[in-house]
Amino acid sequence: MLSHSPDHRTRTAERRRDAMRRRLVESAMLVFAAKGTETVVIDDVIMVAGVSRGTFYKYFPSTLDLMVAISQELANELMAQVERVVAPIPDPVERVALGLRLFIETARAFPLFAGFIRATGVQATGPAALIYNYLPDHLNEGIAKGRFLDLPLEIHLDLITGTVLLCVLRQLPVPTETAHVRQVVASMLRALGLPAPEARAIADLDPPPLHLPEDSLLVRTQRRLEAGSDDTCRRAR
Amino acid sequence: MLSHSPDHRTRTAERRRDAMRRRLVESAMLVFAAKGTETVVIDDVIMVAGVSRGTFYKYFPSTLDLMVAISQELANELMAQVERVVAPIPDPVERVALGLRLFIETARAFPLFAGFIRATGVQATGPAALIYNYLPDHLNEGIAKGRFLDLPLEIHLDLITGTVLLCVLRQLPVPTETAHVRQVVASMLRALGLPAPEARAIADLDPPPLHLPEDSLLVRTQRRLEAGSDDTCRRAR
Amino acid sequence: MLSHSPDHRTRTAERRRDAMRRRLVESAMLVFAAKGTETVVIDDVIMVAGVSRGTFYKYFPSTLDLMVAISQELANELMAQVERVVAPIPDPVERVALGLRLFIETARAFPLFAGFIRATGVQATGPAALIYNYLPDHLNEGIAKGRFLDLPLEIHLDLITGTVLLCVLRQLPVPTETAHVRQVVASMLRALGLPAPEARAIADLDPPPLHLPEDSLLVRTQRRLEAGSDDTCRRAR
Amino acid sequence: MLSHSPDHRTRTAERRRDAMRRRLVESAMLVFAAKGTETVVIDDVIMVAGVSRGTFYKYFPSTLDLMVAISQELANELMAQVERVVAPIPDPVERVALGLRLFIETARAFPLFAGFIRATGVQATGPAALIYNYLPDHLNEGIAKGRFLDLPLEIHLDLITGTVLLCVLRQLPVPTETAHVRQVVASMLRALGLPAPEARAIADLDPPPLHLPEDSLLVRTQRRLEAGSDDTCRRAR
DNA sequence: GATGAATGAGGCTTCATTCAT
DNA sequence: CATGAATGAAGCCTCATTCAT
Repeated sequence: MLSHSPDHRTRTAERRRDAMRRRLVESAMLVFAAKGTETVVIDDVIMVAGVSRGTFYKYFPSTLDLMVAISQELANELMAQVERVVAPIPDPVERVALGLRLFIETARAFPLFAGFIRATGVQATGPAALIYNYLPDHLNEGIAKGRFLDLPLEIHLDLITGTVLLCVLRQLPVPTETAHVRQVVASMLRALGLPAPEARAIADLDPPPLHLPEDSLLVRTQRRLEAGSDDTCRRAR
Repeated sequence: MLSHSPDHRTRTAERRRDAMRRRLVESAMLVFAAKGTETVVIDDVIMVAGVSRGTFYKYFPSTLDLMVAISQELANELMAQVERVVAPIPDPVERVALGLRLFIETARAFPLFAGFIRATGVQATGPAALIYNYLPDHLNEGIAKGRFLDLPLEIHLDLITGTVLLCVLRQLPVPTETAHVRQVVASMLRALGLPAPEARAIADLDPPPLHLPEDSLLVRTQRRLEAGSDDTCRRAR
Repeated sequence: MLSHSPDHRTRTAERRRDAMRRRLVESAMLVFAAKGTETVVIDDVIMVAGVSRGTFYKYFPSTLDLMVAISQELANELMAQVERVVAPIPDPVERVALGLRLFIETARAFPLFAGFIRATGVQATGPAALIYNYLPDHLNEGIAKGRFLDLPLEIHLDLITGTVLLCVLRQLPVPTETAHVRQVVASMLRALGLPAPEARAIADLDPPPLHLPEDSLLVRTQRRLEAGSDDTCRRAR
Repeated sequence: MLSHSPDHRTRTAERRRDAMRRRLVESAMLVFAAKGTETVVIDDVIMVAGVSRGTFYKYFPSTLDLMVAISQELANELMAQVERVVAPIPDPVERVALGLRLFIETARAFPLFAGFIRATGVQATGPAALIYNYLPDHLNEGIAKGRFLDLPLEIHLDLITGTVLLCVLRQLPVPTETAHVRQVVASMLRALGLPAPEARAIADLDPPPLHLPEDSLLVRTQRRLEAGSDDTCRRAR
């Protein structure tokens, strides 16, 4: 039997497509880390990825699509992470607090992530939008249980989003202390309506250590960043 | 006496220079508000201002410089406004609350301002930086008097800056209700450590109506915006 | 075998790159000859070459680099030509005389060459510099054999370079008679120290006819000049 | 009698016009000296001259006219100088030799002059053209008297012009020895047909020291150059 | 008459995207 | 299929010249 089954062929091709897609997304992250969002993009990305221009366009119709792809990938990884931790927790307040902690912890552990947030800002497409998708249910539950003040959700959401954003930016160029993060989260909980002592107590509950899968975008990219910072930065200005 | 005194000539020339400078700043403001800071291009500004390329460079080396000029002008106008109102108030908490209200009210009354903030983001050069300059004294006084929680200032500042930022963005494309602003301010006061009822009461104190001088950048520009929105937006993407 | 070998592909690509490079060099030559070096502008070159702005920058960072490329190419062609003729000649005086004759003859036969020299002037990068590279050995030998006056080389070189330069300019807009060239060369030989009759005799030795290869820059460009002088000169001032 | 006579008024005005014209021409020379011909012109000239743009255009319709004005002024000064020296000399050969010596000596004494020649090249408008105007009569006389070879004048002229040009360029950035100049002139005389010993003897005749009037362009400019090289070069690049 | 602000054509350079090989 | 040469629109900046005051 000389030829593989068409099915197998298809599957192989698909796997290769995925690998290349990842490679491009990673490379874009690396470029982001090396330079500000402004300045060159495509040239750097394909150079870091080691592929041709044509190949790039095979995978992404435009640079914007690449940005979107990164955002989604990051959002997915983060959601998985957060859900894993908070799902079993009965108290909606703790769920909110731990979710925010995890978001900020990710930015602390992965400057790459913080940099991307900074570059993206508060866009509907960026990972910051995650907050608007993830929190409402928990907030509503907290409100229903009388733990949070019964205000329009957007009040709570804007405060949280804005605060988290600033807190993430604070992680650059060097991360803050854990104490700082706890205090910020406590502040948000007070804003949501919790009494100061309770806010403090819950904000001090540490989430389990981050555990992103080995093949997650952030982990892979961080690794490449540490490994060959030479190659990456060579052309990067 | 047939000829003008050199002094008079000089003064006339100076006045014209100033007029052109203002024209450019106004135009840039219009453009910045309509598009993102990053994407603004000299062509946009000179088209809106109706001047030549060369003229632009006589006054500003780059669009970035224009941006800085606008920021400073806006910051000055805003500070004058705020100081006028809060200076006589003895309670630091009220001073903080009213200051934030005025900031947000300005964004509500002048979509141009909100647009500019959106375009600028949380840059050290943008008017958002105002918060970092203006608040510390009042916050410290509030902390000293036991009204605010005694946390590192940056905790309070990040929360306020982030929240105000988001609240300003909410004013686009259409402003929110006053009630919304009051609630947001109340949330911030709670985060700062005030008990919910007090936070609410102080957040409900309305500031006197905005009163910007007729020749302020915001008033002039808003007027131009209403007048010839055609010209302005033609090229603006 | 359906697909070309990568080797073949590579070679094809390389050949195309070379072709484009040549096209640009030729076009620049046409433009340089038509206008002054100083005034040539990328637009002229790409218009004559019929390529895009971007393409130009792929190959040369500036028009100056093109100029250098042309100079080197011309210098190479000329050297090959001259060496072929003078190498077997035992008498250094004859070698000098014939070399100069060939240089000038080239300018006579190729107005393009004369134009380029005019445009270049006496730059270290221009083909006129050839004289400073090529002559010293022969002059020294002539001096050693007592045929030329024993003066500092630069005296001889400046005189020859200046004179040849002017003589080349004389070839524009229409070439001079051969007799003129012979007389100029004789003058130079007298300046070098030869007695008038001997100078005359040696200056009258005709070099063999020019023979540049078909694919030399001068031949190719001259051909293009004759073919489409319309296109070339359209924008040229 | 309150008003001056119209005649006096006119004369005063004329004198002022002349003064300004000179000021501009000097300034242009200074700028030439400070930078290469390329790069800015008008801005530098008016800055060095301390006048306004408008004033400049009152005096010279374009920059080209300024160049021409400088050339003519220099040519006039040089001619006056040379004529003063050679007029009384009976021997045409000596007249030629001394004239060339004076030309070159001027370039040695005034780097400004050499720089201008370099910038101008062999243009019909430049001072190098002087050679073509001044020499023919003397050469013809020399030929008639059997001192120079009876060749077409252009042969002699091209050789001399080219050689002098190169010799002038040699004076930059630092002047050569007098001996060098003598040898070059001797070479030219040999080329013209003089026997080597006689060429040498005549080339060694030193001209009287240069004596340009105090108010000549070169003297004034050189003085200003030495005086305030700071002001001149401040903006120069 | 002098001034210098305004002009705008003319050059330069970059980079996302296309497409023949 | 992958490639990378070619494209050209979109920015940027300069500077000779004009002209209202």
